[in-house]
Amino acid sequence: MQNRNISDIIESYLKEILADSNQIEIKRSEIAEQFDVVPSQINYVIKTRFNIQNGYLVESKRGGGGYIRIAKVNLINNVNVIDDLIDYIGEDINARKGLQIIQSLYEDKVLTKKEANLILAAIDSNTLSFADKKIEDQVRARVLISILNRLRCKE
Amino acid sequence: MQNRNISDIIESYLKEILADSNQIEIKRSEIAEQFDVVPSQINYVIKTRFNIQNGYLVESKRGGGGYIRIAKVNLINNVNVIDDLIDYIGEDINARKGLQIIQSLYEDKVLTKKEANLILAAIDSNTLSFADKKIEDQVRARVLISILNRLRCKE
DNA sequence: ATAATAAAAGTCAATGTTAGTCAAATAATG
DNA sequence: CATTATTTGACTAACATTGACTTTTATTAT
Repeated sequence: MQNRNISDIIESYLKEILADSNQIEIKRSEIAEQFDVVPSQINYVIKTRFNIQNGYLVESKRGGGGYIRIAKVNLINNVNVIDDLIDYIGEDINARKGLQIIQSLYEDKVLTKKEANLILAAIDSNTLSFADKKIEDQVRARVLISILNRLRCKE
Repeated sequence: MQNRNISDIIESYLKEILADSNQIEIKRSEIAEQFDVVPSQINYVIKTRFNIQNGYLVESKRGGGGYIRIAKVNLINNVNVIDDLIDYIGEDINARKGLQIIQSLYEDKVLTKKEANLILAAIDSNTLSFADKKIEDQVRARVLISILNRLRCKE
């Protein structure tokens, strides 16, 4: 455990709390002050160590009474499938291939029929039509990847 | 959940009352005094938390015996509300308002938690970020409208 | 009835309080 | 040395609070 920089220390501090209560709410400025770092370093720690790949969901609110909430979520068993699909999608994907992905997730019972239909409504080519088809495919890729990442956590 | 701001507290106070009787009538000045805020803060709370996208209708009357009436509308047995929501969305909608819509659909059991989360992933501002924020809000509007229209048809 | 006054609620802009972004500087690693 | 990770801070965006001013409605006085 040598060689620990301040980001690592903040990370383990937060994870220690999360071990008890699987959700915490922090004030960015308080944590920053506690560890004597600039507030934006907290964002760095969260971005690099508390993302969905690691099984954490993060929400926040600005303004008076603002907070950052970090929740530990359980990941589904076959995370690899999700990773593979995200790799397959890459930077852009057309409507036909997008449909195939959702269809196969439905067949594998990862999605219900209604869930699949809602997603299809979102990534449909009428919905996402742009002047530039390249852009359309890029947006579809981002939407699909975001949805797939959400599918990592079981309810 | 600690250290919330006063607007959140007023919000939950009103929602608590609304849980019993699905309509309430308040005197702005009374509520303001009760929570020791300026009266216009009540307008702020209503504007940000009790809009149609949250599933609430608000009426009011000024002058002596004036009041603000807040009514909860149930989205599940009110197809017209879908139309209202689509009108409300219009050409573009920002992420916060989009989230409110999905949240109220979840609260009214039109969507399951998983369905709501998948949609939120799709319309999240990170997912739909463009160079031009105007475009982002337009795409979000198209996606949401497409999903709402899909919700019209019973499974 | 009409006008004046009082009693509500509405609007809006200024200010305050948070968190987010981004890129430059620095440190660590291979 | 090159690359990646961390640290820092200036700037931005979002949300909340406040108060002066406006509008609407009801009541009272003439």
